[in-house]
Amino acid sequence: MPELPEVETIVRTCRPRLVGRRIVAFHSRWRKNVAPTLPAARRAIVGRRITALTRRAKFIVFRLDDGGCLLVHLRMSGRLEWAKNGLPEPRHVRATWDLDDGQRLLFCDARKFGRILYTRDLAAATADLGPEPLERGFTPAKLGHLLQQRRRQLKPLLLDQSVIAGLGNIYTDEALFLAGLHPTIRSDALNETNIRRLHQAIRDVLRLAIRQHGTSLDWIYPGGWMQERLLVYGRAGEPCRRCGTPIVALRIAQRGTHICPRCQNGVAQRG
DNA sequence: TGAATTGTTATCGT
DNA sequence: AACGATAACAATTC
Repeated sequence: MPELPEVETIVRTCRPRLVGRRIVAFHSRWRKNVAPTLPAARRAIVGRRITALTRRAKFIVFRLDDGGCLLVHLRMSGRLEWAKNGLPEPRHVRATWDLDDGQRLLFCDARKFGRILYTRDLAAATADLGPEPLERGFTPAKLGHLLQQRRRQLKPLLLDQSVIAGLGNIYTDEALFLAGLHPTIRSDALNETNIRRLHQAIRDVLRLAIRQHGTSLDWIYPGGWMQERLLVYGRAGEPCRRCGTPIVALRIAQRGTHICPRCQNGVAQRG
């Protein structure tokens, strides 16, 4: 559930408390989700200093002072929290990091789908991720190329992390609405105007969501207020904010999908 | 109780 | 063979 804006928010929030700190202990109560293995990861990171905290796609990247990297993927229900003195531990703690200043970082994950991965080679570990949609190199021409290379339905293609990195179900639905495009349009059917609009829509919705610190979703992700600004996601039956037509819920590629049937009427767009 | 939830990967079909 | 669609899976909440 945490997508690019939520992960970016977490990274920005945790960065000042993590960068410069040394890891003095690492434990996991769910060794299955630690790669390559829990003992190997512990050996590699304990004693190392964190030199930077960054994001790649939906991965949180701890850069360490010996060149190694620890990647954390939250998947559906993962969270990072700080242990608080005197308070009971939160539920579903799966892993913990103790730092040299006494802080303890917790990885909580009700559904245990999250992953922790140690690697010495960040480039190799992230080799099959597509471009970052907010980086300079992500131009309309680049997006057009990615779309026209394939003949897939638009929504599954946008969700594919090897095509574009960081979009999930919420922001894909929002971007398609903003661009006025139906999620099942074939990717190679878009004209230049469609592509330009989709490019703008993806960047606009991600930047807005980051400004809002992400979308708070029941017990999964707290803290953001983008849910107030969503135009289609989770609004089935409610009136489209643009035209008043009730938002419709569909199932596309096994994913809950939300559209305005009037505003997202296919390829032929005015302008 | 079972439906819903999502990113990734394995598998099936064209 | 390569690609795209689909199924399966992880495990929990409500």
